[in-house]
Amino acid sequence: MTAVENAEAAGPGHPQAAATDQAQDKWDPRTVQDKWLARWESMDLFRASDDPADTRPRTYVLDMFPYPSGDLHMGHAEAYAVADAMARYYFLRGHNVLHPIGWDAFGLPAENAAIRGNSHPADWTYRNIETQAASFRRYATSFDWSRRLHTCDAEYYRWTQWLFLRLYERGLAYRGEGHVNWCPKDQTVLANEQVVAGKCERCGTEVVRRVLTQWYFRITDYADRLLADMGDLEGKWPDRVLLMQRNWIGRSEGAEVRFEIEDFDEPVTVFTTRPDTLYGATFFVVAADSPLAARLCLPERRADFEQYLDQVRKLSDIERQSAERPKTGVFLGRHAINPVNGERIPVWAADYVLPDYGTGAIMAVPAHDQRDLDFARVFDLPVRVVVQTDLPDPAQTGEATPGDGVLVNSGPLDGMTKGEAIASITDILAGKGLGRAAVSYRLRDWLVSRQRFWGAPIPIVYCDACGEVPVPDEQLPVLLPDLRGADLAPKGTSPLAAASDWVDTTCPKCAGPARRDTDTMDTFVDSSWYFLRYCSPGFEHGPFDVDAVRRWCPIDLYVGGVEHAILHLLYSRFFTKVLHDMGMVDFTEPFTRLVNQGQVINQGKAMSKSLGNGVDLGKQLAAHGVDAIRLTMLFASPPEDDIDWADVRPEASVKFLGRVVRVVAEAGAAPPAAGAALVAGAAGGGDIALRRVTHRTIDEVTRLIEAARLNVAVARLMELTTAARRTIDSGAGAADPAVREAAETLAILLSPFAPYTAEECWELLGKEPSVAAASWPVPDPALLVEDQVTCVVQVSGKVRDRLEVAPDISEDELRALALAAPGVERALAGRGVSKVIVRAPKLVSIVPD
RNA sequence: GGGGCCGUAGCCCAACGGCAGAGGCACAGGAUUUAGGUUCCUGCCAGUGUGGGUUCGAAUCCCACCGGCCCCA
Repeated sequence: MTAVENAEAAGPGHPQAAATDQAQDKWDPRTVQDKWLARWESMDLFRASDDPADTRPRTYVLDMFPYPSGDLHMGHAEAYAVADAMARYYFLRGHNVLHPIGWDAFGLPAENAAIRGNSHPADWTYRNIETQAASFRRYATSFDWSRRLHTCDAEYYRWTQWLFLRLYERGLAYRGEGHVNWCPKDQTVLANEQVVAGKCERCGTEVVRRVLTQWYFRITDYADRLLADMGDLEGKWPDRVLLMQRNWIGRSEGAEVRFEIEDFDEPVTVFTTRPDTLYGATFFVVAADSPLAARLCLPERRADFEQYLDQVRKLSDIERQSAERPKTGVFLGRHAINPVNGERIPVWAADYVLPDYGTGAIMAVPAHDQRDLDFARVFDLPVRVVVQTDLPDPAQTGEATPGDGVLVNSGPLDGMTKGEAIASITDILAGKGLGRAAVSYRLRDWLVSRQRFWGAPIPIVYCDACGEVPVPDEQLPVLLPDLRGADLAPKGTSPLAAASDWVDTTCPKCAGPARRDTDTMDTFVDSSWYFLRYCSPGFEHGPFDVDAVRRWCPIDLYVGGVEHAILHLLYSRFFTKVLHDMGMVDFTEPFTRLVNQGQVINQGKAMSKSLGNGVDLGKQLAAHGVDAIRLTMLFASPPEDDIDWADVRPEASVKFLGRVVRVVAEAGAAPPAAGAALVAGAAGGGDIALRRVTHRTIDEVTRLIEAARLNVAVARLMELTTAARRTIDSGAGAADPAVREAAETLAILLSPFAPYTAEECWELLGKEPSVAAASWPVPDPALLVEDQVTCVVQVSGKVRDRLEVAPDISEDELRALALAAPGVERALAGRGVSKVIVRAPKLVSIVPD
C-alpha cells in the first residue's frame, strides 16, 4: 500500500469532514493522472503561437534535449521538472511560450544495441523515443508536442549536412592531418572536448594518439569572439560555466620568436608567454612525435630518435604530461640560433612538448619554467637566471622561479621588470622581423569526423579528377545506407566504407566515378543548432525559417546539466556566431540565461549499476505519483545543487499535497456567502491576516520563480497552506472569502510544480476547464504593507529591546522611542550614548560611550 | 601544482551587512481514532568548519588554515 492510498483511510472527525473525504476519494495519483492526462490531451494547452500578430510577450524555455537511452531516469525527472515549472509559470503569466521537445537521437549506444540485437540502430532509437515521449507526457511536461524533432530523421540531418556545406564554403570546415584522439573501444576519433583526463568521455577507455586525416571545424577562428561575448552572459549564466569556458579557450598573450636552425633551410617559430626570458633560453625542444622532429634529426642520431619515438607513442597524453614522471628526451644533433644573442643552443626532442599545441616547439628557459628545469637537470643542460627574484638559484634548488623580478644577463633588457621586458623584447624582435606579439589559445579546432555509422554522413565526395567535392544542396540529404547488425561492428574504419554501393557514386562536378566520405559527423554537430529548428520544425527551404527564429530566439531560459558546460554550449555558441556571420540570425549568443540543474545521486554517490544504488524513476512515480516526485525534486535543494535521494522523503511531498487538497476541498465545499466578495485594499473584507499571507505569498513566489529559486517557492506555498488551515480551524472558518482567495491562489501557484494536484484543486473550487488556463495572480500592494513592524533595538550590537512601530515611522521618532526603551536604559546602566544608528523602521543600534 | 565553488540544527535547506530559522525530514508530546497508522496541534535541538580582521553590527565582506567538491594541469 502506498502512502497515497493510506491517505484515503483518514476518517471523519474534522471540520468539513465530508468534503475532506470526498477530496481524498479522488486523491489517488493514478486516477487523477489518468483523468487529467486525457483532458489535457484534448485541450492542447501549450501550443506556441506563430501568429506574428500575437502581441503576448514571447518566451522560449528549453531543456537540453535527451538522448534516447531507454526510459527516463531520475536525472531527467529533476531537469525537466525545473524547466517545466518555469515554463508553466510563464504560460500563467500570459506569455506566448515556446517549450519544445526533441531527441538527440544519433549516437553510439544505438549502434551497439543494433550490433547486439542484429537490428538497425533506428529500431532501438525510435522505440526508446516513444517510451520517453510517453513518460514525458505522464510526467506532465508542458511541451508543445507539435514541434517534436529527432536529429536522426532524414529531414533533420539533411540540414545538418547543409550547415556542414555552408561551413565548408566559408573555409570553416576543412580536412587536415593531425594527431587525433582515438578511442580503441568505440573505434573512433574524438574531439579534444570529449577526452576527459585522457579517457574517452563516453566509455572511459584510455585514449590513444593516432595520425589521421579528418574533418575539422575552424572554431579557433572564433576563439576571441567566444571569449569576448561571454561578457554579455555575465550574471545570466552560472559563473563557473563561464569560467570553465574561459579556461577551455585558454587565451594567452606572448610572442612568436623565430629561431634559425644551423644547416637547416627553414626557421622554426616558437610561441612563448615569456619572451622576456629569451636570453635565458639554453636549449630548444620539439615534440618528439611532430613531423618537424623527424626532419630535424641528424642521421647519426636517427637510431636513438626512432627508439625514443616508439617509446613515446605508447604513452597516453596524461602520462606524458604528468609532472611526477621523470623527463625524457633525445638530442637531435642540431643547434638552434638564439635570435637575440646568436647563441647556439642544442635541439632536443621530448614528449613533454605536445605536437599540436602552439607550434610544437619551444624555447626552453630552465631557470624560469619548472618543466624546462626538470628536463635540464636530467640531461645536465645549463641553467641561466635572467630574471633576478629574491628566491634562491633554481640550478641549486631545482625550483624554477616563474615570478616577476629584475632582468639580468639580458643585454638591452637588463634592469627592466618582467612587464617592461616583455614589451621591449617584443618590439625589438618585431623591428628585426624576428618575431611579433602573438596570442595563443588552448582551444583546438573541432574534430568532427567519426568512424561510426549512426550519424549524419559528411556530404563530401572524392573524385580522382576533381578531388574533394561538396555534395550539391539539391542532392541532400546524403542518406545513410541500410546497414544493420554485424555490418556495424567496429573495424577501425567507418562501417559506411563497407557499403560499396553507397560509397561508389558519381562526381557532382564531372560525373566521373567518385567515392563518398565514409565518416559521419560528431553528434555534437546535430545538437549545435536544434534549438533553432524548433522555431519552424517543418521548414523545407532551409534549416530554419529566419523570421520564426527572429521571433523566438535567442532562448530566454536554457536548463541543463553542468556536464555540458564546455562541449555542447561552446559548440552551440560557435554555430550561432557562424550563422550570425551568414546573416541567418540576428543575435550572437543563443542562450540568454542558463540554469544548471544538479544531479540526482544516492547515498552520496552517482547512481550506477556497479554500486547497485540506482533508483528507478518508474517505481518512484508508481509509489508516490508524478506530482510528489516533481515536488520532491524541486523542494529538495536549489536547482543547481545535487539531490541525494537518500536525504529526501517523497512521502513528505505526498503529505503536503494531501494538506493542500484538504484545505482547498473545505474551501470549495463552503462557498462564501453572497455579497461577501473581497475588494482591493486592507479593508476589503475577509480575514485580514490570511489575506496578507496570501498576497505576500503571491509576491514572493513570483520573484522566487523568476530567480529559479524553486525550493524556496515551494516552502512559501507550504506556509500559505498552513495559514489557510489555521484560518479554517481556528479563525474565520472555511466560508470566509479570504479562505477562498487563499485556496484559489494556492491552486494556481502550485500548478507549475504539481500540475495534477492543482487541477484537482481547481475543480474542487468549481473552476474549469484547467488551472493551466488561469492567470497568475497579482498581489494587492495594500496587503503587502504591514500595519505594525517590530523594531529591534541593539546596544553594543546586542538586542536589548523591541518596539512595535508603524512602518512609516520617522527616524527621529524612532530614535527617541528607542532611547527611552526600558531595555536600553538597563543595558546602558548610566553610560552615555556616543552614537545612534537608525534604520527605520526595523532597527536601531546604540553605541554607548 | 594553478584556478574556482561550498561548509548554518541529527539530516535536506532558508536568512537586502541588521533579532541566526522560512519550509521540510527525523524525534518527542497532546488531540482525534479500534489503531503504534492517518489527520490536526505543540515542542525539541545549532550560534553559522577554525582562527584573525573590517564594522555600531558579520552566516554574509577581507586574510589565513582545515574539510569537501569542480575545472585545468
